[in-house]
Amino acid sequence: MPTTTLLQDLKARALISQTTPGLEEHLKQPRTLYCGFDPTADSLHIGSLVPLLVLRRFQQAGHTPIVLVGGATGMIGDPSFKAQERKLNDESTIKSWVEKLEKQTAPFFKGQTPAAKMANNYDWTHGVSVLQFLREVGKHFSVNNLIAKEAIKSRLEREDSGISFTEFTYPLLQAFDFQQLLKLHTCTVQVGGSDQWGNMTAGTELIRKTEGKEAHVLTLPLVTKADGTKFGKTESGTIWLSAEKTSPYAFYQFWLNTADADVEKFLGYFSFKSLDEISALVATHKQAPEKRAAQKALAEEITALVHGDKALQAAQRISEALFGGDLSALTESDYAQLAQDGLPTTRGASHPVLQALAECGLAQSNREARDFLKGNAVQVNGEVITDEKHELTKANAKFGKYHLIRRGKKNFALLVLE
RNA sequence: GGUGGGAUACCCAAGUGGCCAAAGGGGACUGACUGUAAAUCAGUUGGCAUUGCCUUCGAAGGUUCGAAUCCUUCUCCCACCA
Repeated sequence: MPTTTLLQDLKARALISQTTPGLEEHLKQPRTLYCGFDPTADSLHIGSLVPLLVLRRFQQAGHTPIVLVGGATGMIGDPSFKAQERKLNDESTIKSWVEKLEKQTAPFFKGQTPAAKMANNYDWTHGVSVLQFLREVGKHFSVNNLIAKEAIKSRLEREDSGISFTEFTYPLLQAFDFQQLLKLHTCTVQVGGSDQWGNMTAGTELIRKTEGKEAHVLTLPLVTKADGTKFGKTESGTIWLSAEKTSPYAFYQFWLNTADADVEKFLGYFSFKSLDEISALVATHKQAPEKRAAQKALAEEITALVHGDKALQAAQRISEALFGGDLSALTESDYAQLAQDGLPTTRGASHPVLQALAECGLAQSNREARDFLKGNAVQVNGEVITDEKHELTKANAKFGKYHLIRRGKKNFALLVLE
């Protein structure tokens, strides 16, 4: 780090929500830090990208990151700011999710120094007996204190829900993790979302009481959008990091569609470009917002980071073809490439549009397909189609086999006739 | 274990015998306008079929010409008491 410190940089990127006092001083030496990710699905989504990238920023600044996967905490469920108690997932499911998350997070830190470590809190919790846990960990927590925590307050005050003892225990488990990581890896810093503050400081307190050592936490802001809608969701659902769940093309499109009002903030959060580069980019963008230079740069960098250069190029090729202008300019090999690049593709026989829409997943039912047709929402190979009986045949296909179907402004599917 | 409250479509929430495929709001989708924006306006939002039909109001039975609505049993959730 040249003139600015890591913390100053993070601050300028608005990546700091809260820290424990003295963190800056503490980070003058290389430290080990961790962030936990609970297996609540078979993939992380882009909400987890912020902490993941912050770990990497620390790594670049010479600190050692530990990626903790919550094989144990995932079995309990974090109650923090949740309106309702959650259903428990079964053990084998959680186990398989843990493995997937480990595989998914590893590449973010590969080939860099200092080398990152992986951990699973199941390793040090599954052998601990209840009695042992209650005596060694539980004893250090005051219930009076716990129920005062903001994160669980809502659950205690609500009329229509409560909180089980299981979830109530969650902060203790997370505190235990921090303490164990300190013992095992001399980990002294924890990073997490701002909703984790209570859980994280539970750890620093436990460490102070049991080890007599200093430990620090840093919380990151919740990613919000200017229009107030939830970050990370689109019409087609959550944006996942897994290419199987969200195609690189959809992923690229997600970032490309970032609102003007958000793009500067998101560049700060997600991009590894320097702050100077970012402000230059934003200046260019403001000159000609319709070109969306900032969104393009953001989409490009993040897609490459998560899915790799090849996937990025494929996503760009599709985007260029679909939104670049004249669809009729596409060559036969362009169509073949679209299918290969990951545009949702269906193979089948000739159909009337109505069925084709349903088959390609552009409509959920014939009923809906009919509505779309009636509303001028459907285009096939660039032509608006309103007749539900319109046949998609080899004769009217592009190059004898391709039908590019579009529903609404940006939903595309390719039908390949066989 | 006891007492009381609750379960309605994606979510919140009305409806307490027919006029209910089910109000209202949110969300979402589509169209117009645009920059693959934002804001705004309009429309759609159980399924199948060109009139009409079929399945849905936690589950299963029952009463009735007719039930989301009444009865019985069951499941789950919540609060309070023990």
